[in-house]
Amino acid sequence: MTLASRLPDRPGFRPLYQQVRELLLARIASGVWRPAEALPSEQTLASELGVSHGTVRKALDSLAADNLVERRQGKGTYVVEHTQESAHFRFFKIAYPGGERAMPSCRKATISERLAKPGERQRLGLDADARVFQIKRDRFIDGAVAVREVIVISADLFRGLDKRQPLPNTLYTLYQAEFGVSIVSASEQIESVRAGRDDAEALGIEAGAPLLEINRTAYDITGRAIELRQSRFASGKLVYSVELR
Amino acid sequence: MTLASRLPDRPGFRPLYQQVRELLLARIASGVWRPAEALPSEQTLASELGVSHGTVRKALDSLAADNLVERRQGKGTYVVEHTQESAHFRFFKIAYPGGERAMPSCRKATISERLAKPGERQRLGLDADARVFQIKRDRFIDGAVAVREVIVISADLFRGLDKRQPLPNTLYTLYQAEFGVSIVSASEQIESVRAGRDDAEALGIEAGAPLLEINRTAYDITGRAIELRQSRFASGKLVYSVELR
DNA sequence: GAGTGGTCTAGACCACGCA
DNA sequence: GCGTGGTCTAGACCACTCT
Repeated sequence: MTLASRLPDRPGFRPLYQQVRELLLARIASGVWRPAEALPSEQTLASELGVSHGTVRKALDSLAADNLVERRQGKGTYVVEHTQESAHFRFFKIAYPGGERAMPSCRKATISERLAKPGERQRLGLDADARVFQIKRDRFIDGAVAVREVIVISADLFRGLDKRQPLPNTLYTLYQAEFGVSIVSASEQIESVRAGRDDAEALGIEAGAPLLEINRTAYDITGRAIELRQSRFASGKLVYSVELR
Repeated sequence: MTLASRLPDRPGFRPLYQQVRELLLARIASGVWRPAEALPSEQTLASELGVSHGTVRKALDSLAADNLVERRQGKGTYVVEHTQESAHFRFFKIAYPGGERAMPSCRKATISERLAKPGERQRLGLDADARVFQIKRDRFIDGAVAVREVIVISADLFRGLDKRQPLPNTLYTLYQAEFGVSIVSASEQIESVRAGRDDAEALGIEAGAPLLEINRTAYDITGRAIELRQSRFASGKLVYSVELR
């Protein structure tokens, strides 16, 4: 088997269940099991890897805690799949002041391809002459533009995406289904800015009004930065809502 | 023992380890073990409760995952204590644009007592004639006012707090040490507002400039709302920074 | 009924902190 | 060296899902 001896040989000792976790994670990341597919049963994995039921279980529990697999009693353990709802619930923190999550629709998006700017190259870990797709779109709530987004992704990683109009409401389902890229975490920085002429006109507010601006970096299963996204919206009807634990 | 039979008797079956968890949680909440104190060892708890080592362990792991206890290998399991650093790291999401967490100091605070407003009563679950303390304070970074806070708490729950000047930088250590109230989670809603005359003057910016306004509700170990806190700061030097998983 | 994940047990041994 | 939490095992039985 590919696991280190179960006899702890310090230094460099790592628990067996962590080794199992990483082995399974690598298989998921490399596409051995695709999103929505079932992994082998705990018993099968245990005997294949030569470890006990409990050890495999602990590894799978840890992957489930990180939202990488999903367990269904009586059925099996599945690689997580991004649905419209799950991606929205996990990463979209814009809500009505009462607390209810907003659910915007999306009509038109414009995609352009260009050289990556230095800051984008740095944040996305791209080469000097790398190209990116830039997606601009307005998202609607109750028939009016509510959120304006600018999204930047590697053109190399998402080759052909610019020919796939119309785009789905939640891009992460597309990234996963068509390009094998699963977004599993993100970092957001929020600031307060004045609306420019363009934003003000699109959002139906006066120029100079305060806007919330969210700058997100989204990461895949391996921790690689995949997407930069800037979202802007007017406070009042909507707020950014988050739980701290 | 106080636990339900370990023989599952559906309906109403609840796993043993959850029952153990709730029993331990109730003891912590009622002060049987105080913050920073050690719980009995896993082995002791197991024999006292008449369950196995593994079951107690699963209950303690779950409490540790919720930041209610802290495990230290070789030493024991401790009720979490809010230190300046831990409370700050968990609940203070204001950072420099680079990502480094800001660490403001606090000079003067003013405390007043008054009747709770209807919205406050509702959010804090208070009676009709309940009174609250309102704390206003400015927090400093690099010698200048950076964040303005208005905090509202039940005067009944924190009786005598108004006579305890000066207040510590992180109030949650005071709530816990002097009033037995442990803040374990919070909900924040962020919006973008224009600076009023007063805020503009205090923050050294022009009136009407965009500010980030954070409205927090903080909860204790039993899920009861304890504190309302509004924080305002100017974007530019500082951002609100959060990780999504 | 067969197969899956979920719970629970009992016991062995390891890593860590401290006296 | 002792007591603590951390890992790992083997096996039993329960709960859920599908056929």
